[in-house]
Amino acid sequence: MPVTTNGWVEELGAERAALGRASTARRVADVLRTRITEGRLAPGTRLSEEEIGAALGVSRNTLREAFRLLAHERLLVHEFNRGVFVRKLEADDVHDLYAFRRILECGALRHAHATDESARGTAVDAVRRAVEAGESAAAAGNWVDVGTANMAFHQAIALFAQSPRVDEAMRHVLAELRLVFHVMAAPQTFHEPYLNDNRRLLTHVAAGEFEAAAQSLAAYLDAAESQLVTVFA
Amino acid sequence: MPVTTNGWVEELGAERAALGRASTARRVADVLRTRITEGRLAPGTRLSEEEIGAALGVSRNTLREAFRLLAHERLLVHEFNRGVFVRKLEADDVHDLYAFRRILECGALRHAHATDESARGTAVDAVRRAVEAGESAAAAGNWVDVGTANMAFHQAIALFAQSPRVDEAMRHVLAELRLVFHVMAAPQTFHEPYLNDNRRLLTHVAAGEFEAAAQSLAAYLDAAESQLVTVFA
DNA sequence: AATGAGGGATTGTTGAACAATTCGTCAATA
DNA sequence: TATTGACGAATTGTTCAACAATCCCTCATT
Repeated sequence: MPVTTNGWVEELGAERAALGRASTARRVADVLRTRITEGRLAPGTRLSEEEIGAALGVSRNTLREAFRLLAHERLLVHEFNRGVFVRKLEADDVHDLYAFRRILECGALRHAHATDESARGTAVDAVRRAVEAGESAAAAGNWVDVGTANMAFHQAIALFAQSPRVDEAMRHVLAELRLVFHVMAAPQTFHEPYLNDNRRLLTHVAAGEFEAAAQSLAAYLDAAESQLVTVFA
Repeated sequence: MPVTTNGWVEELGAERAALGRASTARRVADVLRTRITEGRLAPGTRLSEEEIGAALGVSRNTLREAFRLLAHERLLVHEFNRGVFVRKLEADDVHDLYAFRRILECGALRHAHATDESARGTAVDAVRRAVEAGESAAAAGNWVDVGTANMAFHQAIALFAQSPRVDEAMRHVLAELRLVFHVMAAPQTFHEPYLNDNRRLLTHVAAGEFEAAAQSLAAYLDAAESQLVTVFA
């Protein structure tokens, strides 16, 4: 065995993704994604291939590839021979998104008793960090950060499932929900009333009371959903 | 109101998908998908753009688009500057797939008490049909049909969630799992021992005992997972 | 008001071309 | 012998230009 492998080489595997070059299509998708999730691209807007391709300096083919990526994340809808549009959510979509969230998040919490101790600890830590970040942002009146902290909170809840697929599904769901937040009347303060619920859930999961946490979260999501569907009334 | 709308026009909406033309990329993806899920394309195989494009008579660009579709379904993996390969599942993948299934299927069952009666009825019917199809296929010794009936069974379980997203996630998970079935020693009879479990679950959901069904299904999935990971030992 | 025929604009798809990268081969070196 | 480095073939990444197919708006007709 050569002397070069002293054990630290294996750790490099974790950094593989860092140096992974991104395709142009992926980078294009990134800039469009942030524009969409930040609400700077109104739902229903049609995205012209020629126009955007020229603006970003990429060919139509590459741009179409980026469109496919975002369509798969349901941030764009692709209508054959008509073009791609920024996703516009209906009341049914919100209902389904919350149904999915209930299954994912409550399922993660109910699985928590079976996750190994170290992973459970990191999940609890992530939840705690999100709660504290939300509270301090609210104290500073920074409502945008309150929103992102709330997103981080629910993403942290999903960690209890200890499943990459649950993680990804959760990420996609939250990105989709952003499309609704921006069409609300007062998106700035939407998340603020849930800070108390988040804190309460934190005490539950920190104490290992996962079933109670799951039931509390289910009611929580019901309330949020019914508050959200009023946008479409 | 014009006399042309006698009510039957609304029913046409259901057939919209039938006449929906499919892009060539989607059709190419379809033919590749069946080849993969039927096990006629060994995991790890590299799919050459030029070769396959010539064989199917489509340009490289459209073929690449089809590759992206299948990569999103995790049936192919796309390595930058290296090409696309038929997905090869590891033991971790199987573990995660079953973790995801536990959350989806048990979550669907636990939601069943809240689904409206008509949807619950159709779900129970779908479960029953799958169970009976599996049993008659086993009686005829047709193991391939036993496998598809088992897939249909779990897809029917997902119906209790009454959520399109759960449906789609379930469909993707089952398609992925087919990649494992084909590398097993005896894939023909893998599903046969679960016929009794399916029948028992049917009696549970038919009687409205959803919590019992969920717990039974969890144990069921645990057993299947541990049986499946032995393939990688 | 409903129908039908242009016509412009946009998407769907192709083919070719070039740049960038991977991978195998082989010689040079210690 | 094992390692290094350079070379070259093959493949992918990306662009460009072109054409077919389709949508959608306009306008004339009835």
